[in-house]
Amino acid sequence: MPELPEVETTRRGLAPHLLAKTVSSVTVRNAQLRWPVPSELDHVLKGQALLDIRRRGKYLLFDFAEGTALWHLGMSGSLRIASRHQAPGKHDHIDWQMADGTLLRYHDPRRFGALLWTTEPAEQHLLIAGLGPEPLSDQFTAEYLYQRSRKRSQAVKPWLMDAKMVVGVGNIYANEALFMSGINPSKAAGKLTRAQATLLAANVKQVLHAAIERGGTTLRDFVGGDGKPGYFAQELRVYGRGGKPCKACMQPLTEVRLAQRSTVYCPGCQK
DNA sequence: CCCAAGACCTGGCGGC
DNA sequence: TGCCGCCAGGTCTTGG
Repeated sequence: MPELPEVETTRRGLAPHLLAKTVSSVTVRNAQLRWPVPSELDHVLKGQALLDIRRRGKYLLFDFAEGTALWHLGMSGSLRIASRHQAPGKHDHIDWQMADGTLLRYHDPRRFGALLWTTEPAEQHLLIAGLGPEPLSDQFTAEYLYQRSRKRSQAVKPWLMDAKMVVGVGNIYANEALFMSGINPSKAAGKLTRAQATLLAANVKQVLHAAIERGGTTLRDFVGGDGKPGYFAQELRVYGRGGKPCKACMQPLTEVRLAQRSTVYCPGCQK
């Protein structure tokens, strides 16, 4: 479900409801996510105040005095503030009950998400330490993208989606950024010209920024932490539009599979 | 080291 | 209406 804009939208939606509040109980109805949810979580979090909610790539980091809960939403996960009186649904696997009555509820039909606990600094956790730079930070520059792409024979689209290169760019925004840059998704990353690398870095930033401003992309049932859908779907130029006319040249968009992911591009506009 | 494919899991959709 | 195959916002793991 979520790429960086949807995770960031979730973070911003949840923060005002949860910051500085104390956890009174954690209920895990189904611990079988990508990795088992630690059984000690209720014991560990009970009575602790939530100090901050940060994001690193597509991970949400819930900081407490004694450690950090790492939460990844996988493909179909969502976090929202729910009513205490609302009975949990079939795929509502986890609740955090806060002492003031606020309820945080995790919903994830496919269970590719993860909730883990670490007492080391989150940046040092195995899943976080090897991540590439944040795309919206000053670390992610045209020069960085260009240098990293040298000698890479991999198609630029799956390369762009590799979190070791840059975090947060998933299938939707990879398709969009490549269209905006006029780059064919199958082109070898190492064959990017300097000018193309410059365009691509700028467009990755632009599309992610614009999507965050719209509250993310709602395709099926994504809602941010405040329960509102995202409005970026209406601005997608290629994702989900295979066979439909290119918005720039009216030629039909081509759909192919690259690294087992649906890839849509305009053969006229993207070289 | 690099890259492609497989794996995890449920539900919705189109086609017959 | 029912069944079947395919597809879906991610990413760790395996194998060539």
